[in-house]
Amino acid sequence: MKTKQNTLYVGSLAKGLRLLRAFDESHSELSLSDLAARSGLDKSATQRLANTLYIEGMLDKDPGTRRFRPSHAWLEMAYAYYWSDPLVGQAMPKLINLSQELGETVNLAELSGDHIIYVSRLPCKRTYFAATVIGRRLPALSTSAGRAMLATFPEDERRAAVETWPIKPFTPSTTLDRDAIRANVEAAVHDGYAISQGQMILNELAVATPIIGPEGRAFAAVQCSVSAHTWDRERIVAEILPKLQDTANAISPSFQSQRAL
Amino acid sequence: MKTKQNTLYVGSLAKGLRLLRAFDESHSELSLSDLAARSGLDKSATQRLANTLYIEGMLDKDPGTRRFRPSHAWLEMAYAYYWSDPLVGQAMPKLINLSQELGETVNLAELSGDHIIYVSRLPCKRTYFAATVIGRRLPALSTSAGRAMLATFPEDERRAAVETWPIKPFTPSTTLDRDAIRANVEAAVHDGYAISQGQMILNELAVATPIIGPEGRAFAAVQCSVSAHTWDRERIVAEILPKLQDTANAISPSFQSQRAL
DNA sequence: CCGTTGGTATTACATTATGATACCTAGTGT
DNA sequence: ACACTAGGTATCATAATGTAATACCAACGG
Repeated sequence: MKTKQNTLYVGSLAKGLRLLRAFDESHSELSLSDLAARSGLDKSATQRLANTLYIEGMLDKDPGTRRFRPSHAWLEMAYAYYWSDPLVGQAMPKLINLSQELGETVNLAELSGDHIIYVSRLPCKRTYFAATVIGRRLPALSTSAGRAMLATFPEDERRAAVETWPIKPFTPSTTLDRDAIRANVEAAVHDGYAISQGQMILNELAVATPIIGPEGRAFAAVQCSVSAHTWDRERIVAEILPKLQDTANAISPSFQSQRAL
Repeated sequence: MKTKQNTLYVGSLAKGLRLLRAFDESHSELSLSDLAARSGLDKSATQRLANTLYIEGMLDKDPGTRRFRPSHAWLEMAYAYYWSDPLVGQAMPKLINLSQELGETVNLAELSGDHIIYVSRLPCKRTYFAATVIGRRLPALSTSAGRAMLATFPEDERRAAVETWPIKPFTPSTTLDRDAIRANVEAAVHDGYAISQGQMILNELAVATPIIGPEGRAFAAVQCSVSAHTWDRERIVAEILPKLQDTANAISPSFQSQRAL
């Protein structure tokens, strides 16, 4: 198998990464054969590579079950990431303030291709686990944060994105109709913020305001999610939105005249 | 160079990991030559491996400066890690409650060899950046969390650890005297919690209570850090400690009769 | 007890990674 | 403008390295 006929491409390394990527939210503990199956590598290769990752401390191995698991090194990588991302350092103190003022869950999301990724999360209320954990990647079109960002793009790009970016149903009420998404995005163009409902989980309301980077394009967003049982759109706009916008606006200036991420 | 004369060890993969590890809090953006220097690999190897990591999306490359940076994939790895760690899922909702009740920063730390690593952080007050970011690894002896955990170990292990585990000065007031550390640990044995002051940053007070695993050994701790300007030990014990202990005790049961991490 | 499944170890082979070298581009100082 | 340097990119002959087949071993289940 040749992923690339390129002398600047080290296949063994790439294969090792395949193994790392075999772990996800529904595959958190894998045996050697699981790894082989999920990575598409043969038994021998899997054995050698997994063993290497183990020796190097990238995988933990349960001595009883002999199954592999992500090691603490995976968290250290997140730590290193944070220092390299100029946004987080700027934003963190302001996000903390915001979450304390609102008493509701506040998130920081970045655009990552046609997805968003949660970079920082400050949960205030009990929610489902996935909503409390950083690093979650979601289709941009299905999130208020993604739509708020998209709304800062020129019209043709917006159109193209709404047509082509991926969507995936998470709840029965996830919007799969691209026209509806377009409407939501265009509303965000007008309003400067996006609200979405029940996209990732039922009875969840989310508001997001964009963080504007160079050339007026958003590359991140501040987002707040609340329960639809205790909140409605009107109250969100009245009580949450102003502070959310202040926060996003306070973060943006540092990135106005800087190079893209 | 042979790191191991072992056919189950894939050198190229290990070298690739060296490159990843070249990034840390003070080296967040590295050029090709930086990478070569920090990883100890020659120019060619660095070139090939870095290029592979770039193609595979593990590194971002600034088109202007040609410097490499950790990509969003590093955060996704943290996400995968979280699903594999049985502790976090159990603890998260309880930690959120705790942080809301206290209105102060709450952390969850795990033991990682002779260090602790922050697995979850819920900042409530403005602090320095490093205190808000998960994945930070610190010498166990220099943290209240580490000492609280150590205090659950049998006496001979405690002694050995206090003698041999690494210490490093972070502030002028970081305790470097192992006798003083032993005293603190032994106090924690008696009290069931540990308090430390100014270890990582000046004017910081930290309390920690252990999360007990199988065989009565702690493998994690709940920790709370507050400013010494507004708090003293007495008030901490009176107002913070009870709730902290409740939280740790509420988390522990699920791990009493389970295999070690 | 035997068959199956999954993990571990060994080996002969050639594919693959290697590292020296040469090339190219951008920045610096005179 | 020039030469000079530093840093990034590309090429290639060589053998070292990773490969995949196979055999071995332990645990589990009927």
